[in-house]
Amino acid sequence: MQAPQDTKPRWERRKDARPQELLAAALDQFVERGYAATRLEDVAKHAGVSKGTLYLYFTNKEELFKAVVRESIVATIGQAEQDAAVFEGSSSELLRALLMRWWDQICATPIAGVTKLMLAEGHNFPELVKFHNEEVVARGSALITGVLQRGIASGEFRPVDPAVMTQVLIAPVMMLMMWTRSFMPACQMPPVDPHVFLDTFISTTLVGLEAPKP
Amino acid sequence: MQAPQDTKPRWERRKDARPQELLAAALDQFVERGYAATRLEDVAKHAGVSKGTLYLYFTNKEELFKAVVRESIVATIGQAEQDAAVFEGSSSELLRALLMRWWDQICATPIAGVTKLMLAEGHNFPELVKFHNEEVVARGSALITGVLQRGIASGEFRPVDPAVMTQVLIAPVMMLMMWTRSFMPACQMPPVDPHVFLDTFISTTLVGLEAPKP
Amino acid sequence: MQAPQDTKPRWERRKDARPQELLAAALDQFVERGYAATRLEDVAKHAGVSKGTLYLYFTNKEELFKAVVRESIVATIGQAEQDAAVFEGSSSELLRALLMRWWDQICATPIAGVTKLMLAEGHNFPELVKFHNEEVVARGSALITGVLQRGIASGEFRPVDPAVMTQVLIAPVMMLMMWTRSFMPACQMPPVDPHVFLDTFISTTLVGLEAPKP
Amino acid sequence: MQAPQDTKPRWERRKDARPQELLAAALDQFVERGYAATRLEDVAKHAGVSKGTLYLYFTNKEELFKAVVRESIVATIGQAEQDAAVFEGSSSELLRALLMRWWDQICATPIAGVTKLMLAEGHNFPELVKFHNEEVVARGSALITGVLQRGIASGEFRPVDPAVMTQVLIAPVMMLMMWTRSFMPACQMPPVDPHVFLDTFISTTLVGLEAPKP
DNA sequence: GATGAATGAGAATTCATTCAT
DNA sequence: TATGAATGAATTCTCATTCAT
Repeated sequence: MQAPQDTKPRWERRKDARPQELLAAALDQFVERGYAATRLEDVAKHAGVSKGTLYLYFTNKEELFKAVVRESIVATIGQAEQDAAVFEGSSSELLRALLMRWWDQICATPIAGVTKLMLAEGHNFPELVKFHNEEVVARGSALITGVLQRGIASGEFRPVDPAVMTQVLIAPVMMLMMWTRSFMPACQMPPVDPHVFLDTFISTTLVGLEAPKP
Repeated sequence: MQAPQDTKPRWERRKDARPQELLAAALDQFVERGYAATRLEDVAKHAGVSKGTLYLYFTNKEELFKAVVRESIVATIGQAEQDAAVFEGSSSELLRALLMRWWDQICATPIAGVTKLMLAEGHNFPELVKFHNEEVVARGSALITGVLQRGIASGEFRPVDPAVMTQVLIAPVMMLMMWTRSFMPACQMPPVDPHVFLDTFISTTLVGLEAPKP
Repeated sequence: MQAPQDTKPRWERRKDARPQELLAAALDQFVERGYAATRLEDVAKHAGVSKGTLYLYFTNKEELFKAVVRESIVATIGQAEQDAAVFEGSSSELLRALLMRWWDQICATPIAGVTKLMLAEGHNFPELVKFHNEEVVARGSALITGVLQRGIASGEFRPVDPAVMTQVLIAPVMMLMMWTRSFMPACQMPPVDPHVFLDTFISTTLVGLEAPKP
Repeated sequence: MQAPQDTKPRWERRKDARPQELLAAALDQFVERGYAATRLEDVAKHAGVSKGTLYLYFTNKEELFKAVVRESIVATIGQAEQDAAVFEGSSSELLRALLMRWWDQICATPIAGVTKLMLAEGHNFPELVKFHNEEVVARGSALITGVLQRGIASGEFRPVDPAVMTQVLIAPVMMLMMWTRSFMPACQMPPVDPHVFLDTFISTTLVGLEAPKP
């Protein structure tokens, strides 16, 4: 109806987009079934190509998996860092904004599935876990730790250990991602709305973090 | 013809004869490698028996997996309920005690791996997820929800939504289990001591839960 | 409809346009790796063309192989016959000249590899073996048998069976080709210089052939 | 009819013999089709077992191939050395006996096929070529060289270079093996009887070797 | 009960061949 | 003519499952 390039034959039209299509299909399958249980034939089918085509772009299953993880990670990281750099409100507000935005931007994004993959399959791909830790966990943690330090320095927060508190703040968000990817599709667990969960968690924690009024 | 226990479901029928070693070895392998990547030959080797022997006790790989999960779950859940029933201190103290004991009794044990299995493999075993939710998540949640309700009723806690707050309280402990099982062996992440993490998390949250002094 | 040369067999019809580079590259690969292990992509790469181009000149892998063999064979055999026809010296000298020239003209050339191919792969290509026997083995043998018959008739040689003695004379030269193509690249075997080998072999055999002095 | 152990089930009866049966079937197929063109399923079928059984005994195709070569070589070598050690006749007679016996014992034996394999596939298995050279070619050559040296020392033979003459003596026998394995099944080439060929070759060469009567 | 040799369905991978450009 | 992306049949290899002892 609309664009003339849609009349190009499938073969040509997709040439450039192929790798991305393959990676997207592969990510879906890996997240849904796990690494070992994912059949390359299914990945190919979901990408609308034949088995052999996968091997034109990726050496083998393991390399495809690594590419999926790396690609998803690289494509996402960086955004949050930019957001944090320009923020001007109080530390509490920044913390809330960061966690909320993290959720919104990551759950709408394949990287949420990558987190599940890393937790579920990490044992068999230590290099990937290392990469994921450095590129995602460490950078995300640094962001939050920085806000905590700023809030403590300004007297807005109690003098907690920023490193530990960073973990405490990250854990529920990650868990929410896992729940969303794992239990909810199967069993409606947890049955709460993600935003309600996050709001309750953040509000409670921020109260707990608040420096006592003298 | 013979014994009335023959009418029990298969996985339970053989319970008496079923060596715990098989289940322990299977749990180890499933947690370490994931369901699909676990080879029954390895399970047998780790249990010190032959491959064929596994089939004397379990119909097939899937039933073995289910037995592992069920067995671990059933063995754990009753204890916490008893503990909670007889506790007499404040709701805050009970909450702290419950979460700490949960950690100590589950993470000191290979059973914690079941949580990882459920999150990682749940998609392929919906019945197990359902079972796990009913026998573990629901009962554990009810315990915590009860304490919250008691604290709110007594004016010790703010009037939060007990169901949501229950999730908020559970998530960090589960995440800690995942981290311990997944990232730490590979990459020393998170580098904090579990008890410090839990103490920080619980203390902060309890302050946040505390009803404001009038 | 068009040209009478369309009635020629396919492998010959395209002879004019068929780049010798394709055949040369294919010969190299077939000799080095064997028929089955040779990948058409490698042949194409060595010839500096794309995979598809091969199919413009050869129906399929098997036809390419046959063309390689036929082309090499046809290019070689006529020369020796001409040489022999005009020779004027003694039978001994002719024999030595023929064998030496065979060696020099064939072993200095990749065409020698065809012999290896025939011995190694002949089982799977009986028509080719037949062709090779008729066009190379039979004609070459006839040449040598003729010289033997002439020498026996003139009293220069003992009255041996010319057919058998022909085989005896051919075998070491073929073996030398095989050694050169197979063992020497891998393992320096045999460590003797080809010309020394041939000279020793021919000299010894000619003494053995010599009619006893009365 | 005869032995009671024939009533044992196939499964048990063959347990010990399995590896040898597999190696024999594999040798047949490798010699007939070449390494790359041999399908393991065919090897299995010829051995009367299933595909999977091969992998109980050999890690993969390459290891099976290597085992075939090594086994055949080891099983054969040594016999000729014993024969030579006890021989007492003239050097000419010993030489004739060695070559004839070599032919008779090797052509009745799978090692003849191994020679073809080494010549045809050696390029892709350099370690095997090295092994074959050391265990078969070198030891066989040493045997013949020794006889030549003895004959030269005793004045029975002309003072030829023993190393080169050894190659000259070996080549026709190897070629005969190749012919027998490659061309004869397909095309009756060479059409001479092996013993006539050998006799003609040996007789002629021995005359050529003979020291001239003074 | 226990064993482990054997099986064969299933998954990964390769590569000759096609075909739209 | 020439290209090279795409295909899918064929092959290697794995591993859950069986079964004779």
